[in-house]
Amino acid sequence: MTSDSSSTPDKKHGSVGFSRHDHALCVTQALDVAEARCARDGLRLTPVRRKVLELLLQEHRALGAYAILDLLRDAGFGSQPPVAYRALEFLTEHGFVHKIERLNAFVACAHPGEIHAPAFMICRLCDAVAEAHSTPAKGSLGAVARAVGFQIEKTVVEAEGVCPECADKAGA
Amino acid sequence: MTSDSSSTPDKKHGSVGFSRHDHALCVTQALDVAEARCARDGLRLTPVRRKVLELLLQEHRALGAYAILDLLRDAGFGSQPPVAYRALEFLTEHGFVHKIERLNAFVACAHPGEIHAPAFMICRLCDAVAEAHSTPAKGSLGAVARAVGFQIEKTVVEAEGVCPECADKAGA
DNA sequence: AGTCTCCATGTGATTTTATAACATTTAACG
DNA sequence: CGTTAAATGTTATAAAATCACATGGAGACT
Repeated sequence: MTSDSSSTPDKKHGSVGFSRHDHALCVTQALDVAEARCARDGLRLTPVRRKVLELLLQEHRALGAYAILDLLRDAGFGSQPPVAYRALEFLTEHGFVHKIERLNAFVACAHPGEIHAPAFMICRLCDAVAEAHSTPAKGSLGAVARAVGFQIEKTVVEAEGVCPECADKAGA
Repeated sequence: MTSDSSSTPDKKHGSVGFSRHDHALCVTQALDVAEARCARDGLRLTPVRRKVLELLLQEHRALGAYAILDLLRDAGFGSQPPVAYRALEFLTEHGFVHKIERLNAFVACAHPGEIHAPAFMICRLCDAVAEAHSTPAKGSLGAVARAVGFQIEKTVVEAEGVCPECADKAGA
């Protein structure tokens, strides 16, 4: 009973990374990768943590901490904010989930296991979020940082705009 | 009495954009630019708005809305959140101020008048913020966006790390 | 002048997001 | 087992942001 279908009745997730794919498989695989990585690195993918990751993978869009908390409650877990925030802290700390600062929300990582500086495209119409790789140190920012002696440790790169699907709908 | 020195007793702002300069002049000039631009474009740089911009220019670091609100109250303005948020909305909307999403805070724009996609370097030790130009559409993100048909309207680029001054202090 | 309208501000209350503090349980390790 | 560390549950509170509505002030028009 790890998969609570009540939260995703029969809603189509047409745009996932702005492209269609076998989502059930995608979720399963991502969870497997996470399990394997935790086993290897001695991390504990506890039920709450796993559930939060699963929820984010299923929705495949940015969810706020309180939205996640509601889903957790539906799934029988604790319903107080720290429950969600602690799971999210673990997941983000280890790269399974990213925080979208612009939205104060969270998405499952699209490239688990790979070391990467994520960049996001956020559709302001449907809130879909696609992850790409960024190369912050290579662009003009990296050049400026080196020039003034600023040591970059982490980058936030988020582009807001309109995804192809919404552009189609709006245009036609 | 537009300049309330009580909020900046005699604290040195050694790092401004991580480099020293004549700060009083810098503040005055930036305010002049803002005045001129508002006059030209029919915008109203009202007392609250001007004060908020002045405060951000003086501090020259990221201030949260409530920190600004405290300073506004000290200066005799209204002390309820909307007062600060509305002024900030005006200032950000017209490019005089930028929001640092990572910090839920605001900084005065370092390049007022120029059309630009800002990028920020945020020191996690002293909270100093330096603004640089980013070229989001030219890097790998821009390439991906074009490839999938995502229309970028606005970008958030924020690098977190250690500024040269703090690196010196920590190292030596 | 009057007064109409629009925009900005003042203010109180509320919503949303996030953390602090502490008790309790669970898992790991000797 | 017993000890310890980590994770969870729960209450409370802090921090960030918005809503709703009343008040005031500058221009435009007559």
